[in-house]
Amino acid sequence: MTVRREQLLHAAADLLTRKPTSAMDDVARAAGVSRATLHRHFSGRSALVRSLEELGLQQLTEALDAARPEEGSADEALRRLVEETRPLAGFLAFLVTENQLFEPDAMHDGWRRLDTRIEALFRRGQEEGVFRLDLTTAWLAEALYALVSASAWAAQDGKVAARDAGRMTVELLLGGVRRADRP
Amino acid sequence: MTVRREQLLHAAADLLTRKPTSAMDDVARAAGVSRATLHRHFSGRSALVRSLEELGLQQLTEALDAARPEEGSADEALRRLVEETRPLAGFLAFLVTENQLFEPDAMHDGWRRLDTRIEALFRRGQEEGVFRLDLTTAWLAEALYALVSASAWAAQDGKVAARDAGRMTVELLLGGVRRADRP
DNA sequence: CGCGTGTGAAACACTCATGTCTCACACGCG
DNA sequence: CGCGTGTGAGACATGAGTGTTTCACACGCG
Repeated sequence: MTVRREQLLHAAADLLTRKPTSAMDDVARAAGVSRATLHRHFSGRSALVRSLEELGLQQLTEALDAARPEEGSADEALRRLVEETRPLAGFLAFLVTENQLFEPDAMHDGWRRLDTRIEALFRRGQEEGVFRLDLTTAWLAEALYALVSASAWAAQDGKVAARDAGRMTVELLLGGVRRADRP
Repeated sequence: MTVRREQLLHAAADLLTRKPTSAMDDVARAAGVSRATLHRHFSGRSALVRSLEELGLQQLTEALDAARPEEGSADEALRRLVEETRPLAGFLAFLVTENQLFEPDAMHDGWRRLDTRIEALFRRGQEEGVFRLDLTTAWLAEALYALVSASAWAAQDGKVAARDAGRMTVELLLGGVRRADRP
């Protein structure tokens, strides 16, 4: 019974999303394999995490593709982006935290590419006069990551209903907390 | 030369804010004491982290007091809150991450009290018709933590100028990314 | 059937952070 | 001066997580 590498990756992502401090032993058990088999596919924890980063980047890139950030109004494009990113929110939170804890300098090129595309969406919104000009696109991209991650944690803690998390995220991001209809 | 406990705490906070994975050895060296001395004041790493949590909660509570959340418009109160919280942003990010990684269930009462007061500010804004009603106060509090933390990281990574971080945070939180002057 | 591949279980050594202890030294103070 | 307190340096034991290896077994396939 050949265990596929991708199966292991997804199981690891699931577990580490819920419990980021899990040991390799726990990861193996969660994937339904022995530690030896896990180690045959990933030479160590760092290798596993790096592969998870690849997986996350790939999934995020697909989500970004699916959101078609160049189409329609920037408003709607951002809505679609959050919507597509939502299923990955917990996993994204894990990756962001992991990235924050280690390698403060070396950043994977994939993140840079992703940032570039996301910032392009915000810049388009600014150039089309839909988005504010006094917030840098770099900050907006960071804020997007932060809010999506926070929504995943809030949902996991029961502070926000899971089905509201996406709306809460995108509404805050788009319109802020101030009522638009009152000056 | 009696080393004061508070000195150690502040040194530990400084270091762990920059490098959350630092070992007790590093903390001791950063504080200018030996590991033995550090251990005489804090019986272990968990004790140190718990004390740091206390310190952080105390500082945040002071920041909240200084912001006078009941005074003036909710807008301005939120501005003051972010302003007062800004110096603690990095430390707050550390505490939030630490809390997220461990003890998924047991939450310190201090956080609950803090949450309550912050949510009260948002609720006041809602009742006064200044803030939107379709975002729960629990979510807004989470978003506040997330954005303040994100601003600290972004500043540390050089993605946002340090002197802009506060404004970026509060502007996004208050007004979102959409231009208010265009429908 | 016999073979090779992939796996599980277990044992093992290694690393690292941690917790603990000892001892010598410096300093303040009576 | 002599004493006590607090400290630094270092040695040591411990435990957890990890990396590695061995061996037996189950399965698919020729």
